[in-house]
Parts: sequence; C-alpha cells; structure tokens
Amino acid sequence: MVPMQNNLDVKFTNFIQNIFLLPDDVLEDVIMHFQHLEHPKNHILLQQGKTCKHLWFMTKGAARYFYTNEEGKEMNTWFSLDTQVIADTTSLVSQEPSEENIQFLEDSEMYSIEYSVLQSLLQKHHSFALWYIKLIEQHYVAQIEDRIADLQFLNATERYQKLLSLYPEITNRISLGNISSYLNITQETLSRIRAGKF
Amino acid sequence: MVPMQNNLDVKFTNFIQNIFLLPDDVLEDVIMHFQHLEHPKNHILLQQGKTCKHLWFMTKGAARYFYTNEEGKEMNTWFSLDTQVIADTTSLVSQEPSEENIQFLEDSEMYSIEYSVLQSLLQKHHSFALWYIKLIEQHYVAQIEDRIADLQFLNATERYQKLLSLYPEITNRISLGNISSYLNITQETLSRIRAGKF
DNA sequence: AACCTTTTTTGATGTATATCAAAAGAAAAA
DNA sequence: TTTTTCTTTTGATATACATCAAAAAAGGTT
Repeated sequence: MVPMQNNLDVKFTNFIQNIFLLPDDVLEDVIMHFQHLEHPKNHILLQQGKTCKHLWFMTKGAARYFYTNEEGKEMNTWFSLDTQVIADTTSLVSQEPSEENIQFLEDSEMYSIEYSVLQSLLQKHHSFALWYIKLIEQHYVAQIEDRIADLQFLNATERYQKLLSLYPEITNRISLGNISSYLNITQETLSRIRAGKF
Repeated sequence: MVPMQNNLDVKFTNFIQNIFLLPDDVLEDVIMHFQHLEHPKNHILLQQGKTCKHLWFMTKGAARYFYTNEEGKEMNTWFSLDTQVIADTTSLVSQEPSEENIQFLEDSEMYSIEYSVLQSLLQKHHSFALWYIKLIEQHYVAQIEDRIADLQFLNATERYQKLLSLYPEITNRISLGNISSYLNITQETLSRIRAGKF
C-alpha cells in the first residue's frame, strides 16, 4: 500500500496517468494495490522456469532480460532503462513458466502489482481495462514490432547505431558484453564496430 | 451488417467467442458491426503509407505482410494463414501511416470492423474491452515474442523447420520466394536447405 | 601504489549465408 | 505441342560476422 506524498510517487502516478487518464476514484483504487520495491544491482527479479506473477513499473534503474542457452551462454533479449514496464509478457498473460530471466543491472526502484490483483481490477473497473489496453498497445506491441524489424533488416553496425540513438547514455550504464548479446553479435564484433573497423 | 445463419458466420462467431466469452447482447452488438468481405489473390488490403483503419478477421485464405526497401526489394515480415487476425498493429493502434503492405496470396474471406467503431464498442461494453485485451495478448504479444526469439537464436535451417512444423502445408500454398523472404534468407539458400545441403 | 579481477581490444582464421550467373523445371499462354 | 514466363536449383565466389587466443586497459581491493 502506497502513501501518495513524496516525489517518487508523483513520478509513478504520472506514469500511470500518461498511459490513459483514469477517474480519481479508480486511480486511487488502482494505486493502493501497488507495492513500492527496491532491488540492488544483480538481483534476479524473475527466474527462467518460474511463472511471472507480477507486473512491475520501474521508476529508476536498469534491467536485462536473458535466457541461458544449451551451451550455458547467457543471451540478452531485452533491456529496460529508467521509466519502463517490466514483465515477461508471455509468461504473465499465459501464467505459464517463463523461458527467460529478468535481472537488474543497477540498483533499481519500482512498483509492483500481482497478476491476480491486476485481473480483478480489470474486472472491476471498465476504465482500468481501457487503460490496460493502452498499456499493452504502447509498451508491448509498438516496441516489439520495432525490434523484429531491426533484427530482420539491419546489420550489426546499424543495430548498434539505432540502440545508441535511442539510449545515448547506454554505454556508460551497461557493459559491452551485455549490449552485444542484445544486439545478437559477439563482444569482439561490437568492439570492432565501435573502433570503426567495419 | 451480418446475418448469422450460414456456416461461415458460425465459424466467425466461434472465433470471436473462443477469444473470450461475451454476453449474448454484447456479442450481438459487436457482430452486427462487422462486415463480410471477400478479396481475390494478389489484392492489396493495406498499402505502405496508408493508415490502417480496420481490423480484419480472416476466416479463409492466406496473406503476407511486406515492405519494399530502398533497393526496391520486397521483404516479407509476416504470414497469416486461414483463421487469423489481420492488421498492421502499429499503424492501427497509433492511427499513423503504415510502413508495410498487406496482400492476399490466395482468394480470401474475412470480416472487418472499422477502427472508430471498434473504439466506441470498447467504450460501450466493459466485457468487450476484456475481450480485446485477450485478443491482443493471444494474437499479438505471444506470436510476436516468439518471432523475435526465432530471428535472434535460430539459424536459417532451424527457422525453416520451425515454420514447417507450424504450417506443414505452407510449401503447397506459398512460393519459395515468399517463404525465404519471411525467413530472412535468400531463395537460393532456402532451396539448398530443402535439398539437405547444410 | 601494487595486485587482482573484469572488461575491452586486437589478430588470425573459420563458417553461415549472400551475391551473381546460369541452367533446369514447372506453369501458363499461344 | 510449342513458346513464353515464372519458379526453383546448382555452382563459383564474396562477405559479414563468429570463434579462438591473447594482449591491453580499466576498475576494485588490500
């Protein structure tokens, strides 16, 4: 249960209200079902094989999504920086075991809501269901389709440049190994790209 | 406006009801806002640069999503076969111009609903909003995330085999050139994969 | 500062898949 | 059937990026 006085909470409510404006009473009912959390760097938020039981709204920090392949190599599938929704969507919506891990790359702050609570709020408030539709549309569909196009049509150098233009500060916050894995290239190749060797 | 007597319509209402069960009165209100359409092979349903103003439920047929790149080459991004939702989701939800075309690869049948009508039905019926959430979750998120994983982690041969296991009859319905473009490989490479040369 | 650990860079070589050119096969048209 | 057109296959070569090995640089720790 979240008291609504301090700055962080204002940031969070703005995040919620920017997705789709909720009536005051609904906003209040929704917000009070969120829990404020902090997790340190390296904390594993969701583990491969476990079902994703929460939806998180990160207000500060950085996280990676990754899975460990047959050879034991960790492959990053996604990054979230600062104000972002976090969840393994596939596992959350199906309530089946996740195929990936979610781990923080910085000390991070977030608000969480349980899947069952989310479902009952969707049943309870028509406006919250409309809000959730906007959330999915904006945060999953748009971003994800973009990523498909990148993987399908851009080469390694172009993928890196696009990531840089989207997150100019990413190289100060996330290691080259983690970035290269997300870009689907090796660390060596990314190093050469940065040195301008292609 | 759709009379609900014949077989095709039953197939369509089943499709709707399988996503999420709607109360009879809501189902009736929803169904009557759909229009039945047929389009011949090669018909362009949506053109690059035009905004996607409809959501379609294909009940029979085949379609491809593609865009034309700088060199004038057509690149397939998606296939839909038989009972499937069709739309350029990014364009539909943003109501901004589409970056891709949608074209039929066979004579096809479908039901369509206009974007603005869809929006007003979402406002009007809480249960229809819950239905739409399930639709997005099942038809966009799950499929799309799977495609990212395929592009990121499978090689050309594995991508082809996975497509075959999902649509065993695809080679009889869709040309090798169209399939290879979707798999993000050349026609020559796909031909060699099929001949077992890798 | 010196030491240890992690991250990044460099070099040599290998591999999956692309490109270009042309032949073979299948489908459609005359 | 013959001709034309479109689709698929084959061969030779090129290229983007991976892999393996090792050195260099950067961060942390005592």
